[in-house]
Amino acid sequence: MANGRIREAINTLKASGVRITPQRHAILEYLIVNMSHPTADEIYKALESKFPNMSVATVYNNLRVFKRAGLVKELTYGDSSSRFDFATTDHYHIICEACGKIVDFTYPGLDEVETVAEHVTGFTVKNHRMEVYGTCPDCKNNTIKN
Amino acid sequence: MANGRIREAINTLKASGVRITPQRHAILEYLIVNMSHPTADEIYKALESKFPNMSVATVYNNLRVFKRAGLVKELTYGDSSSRFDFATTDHYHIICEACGKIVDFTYPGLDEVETVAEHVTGFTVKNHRMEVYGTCPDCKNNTIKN
DNA sequence: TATTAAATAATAATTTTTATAATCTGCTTG
DNA sequence: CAAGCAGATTATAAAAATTATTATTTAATA
Repeated sequence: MANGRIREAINTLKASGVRITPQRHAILEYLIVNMSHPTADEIYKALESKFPNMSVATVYNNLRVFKRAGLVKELTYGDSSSRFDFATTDHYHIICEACGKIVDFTYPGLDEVETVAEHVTGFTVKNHRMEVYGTCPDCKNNTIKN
Repeated sequence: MANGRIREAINTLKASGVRITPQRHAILEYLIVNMSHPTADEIYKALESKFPNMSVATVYNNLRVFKRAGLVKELTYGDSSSRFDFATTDHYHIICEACGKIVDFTYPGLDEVETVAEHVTGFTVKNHRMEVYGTCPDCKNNTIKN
């Protein structure tokens, strides 16, 4: 359940000397409970009622903190704004080019790519990112679409 | 050599009814000759001398045109601005998290990922994107770095 | 509970990208 | 090879996202 995840995440933060503020708790909770891939602004809007005077900068700052702690991944596409994904289990994303929908899927063992890349380039590899693009079932039906 | 590539790209554009303007020619040439991953602004600055009154909007517009024609791919990272890569042969990118350097490397056959994703999600897949993150040899040496 | 370093809020500023409208030009047709 | 038109470019302006700044507040520690 979500509570465990939240507690776990908070411990990770505490361990690296990050203070737990109500705002941080709320942002983490939002990410974990909703299991979505929100933009910073979506998070801000969602928490506006609980924190009437929270600042957008706070959302950005904390997402950056979470990202540095490895709790959150930033997803950037060609469009306007970044999206943020709570880094639970390893999974990849498939994105509909028509409507922008993001669906998670799992795929095992792309670690070999990292190994190969290390050998070929001399880099020390930390992680990788992979996304698949296409058209979702809904948009395939709605043929009357751009 | 680069000339062939440019001519080829221009034919692709003509075939899909896109006009060849001097600006478009120059942007294509820049992408192909430099084999880099420039931002729109870098392209703009590089061509400023040849086209003293070119507009940044032109660069953006044309990159979008090229992208739609499949000649160019947009690379977006967490940082500020998109980068654009002339789509030659299939290759992936490894990015240094310390200095931002982008190095190309080839890796065969990730088509299976697309197939799996199609089956699992019901999407129709068009293509995929994959990047590896780490530290480049230069930055590994310069330990005195953020 | 007092202290202090870190976090927040409230702007402001920057930066990237897109929209608009007037002017210009590549390309096709006659 | 000249004319005409659809599409392209310029020059702004506007929008949108993100970062910087600074005064105020607060979480965690002793």
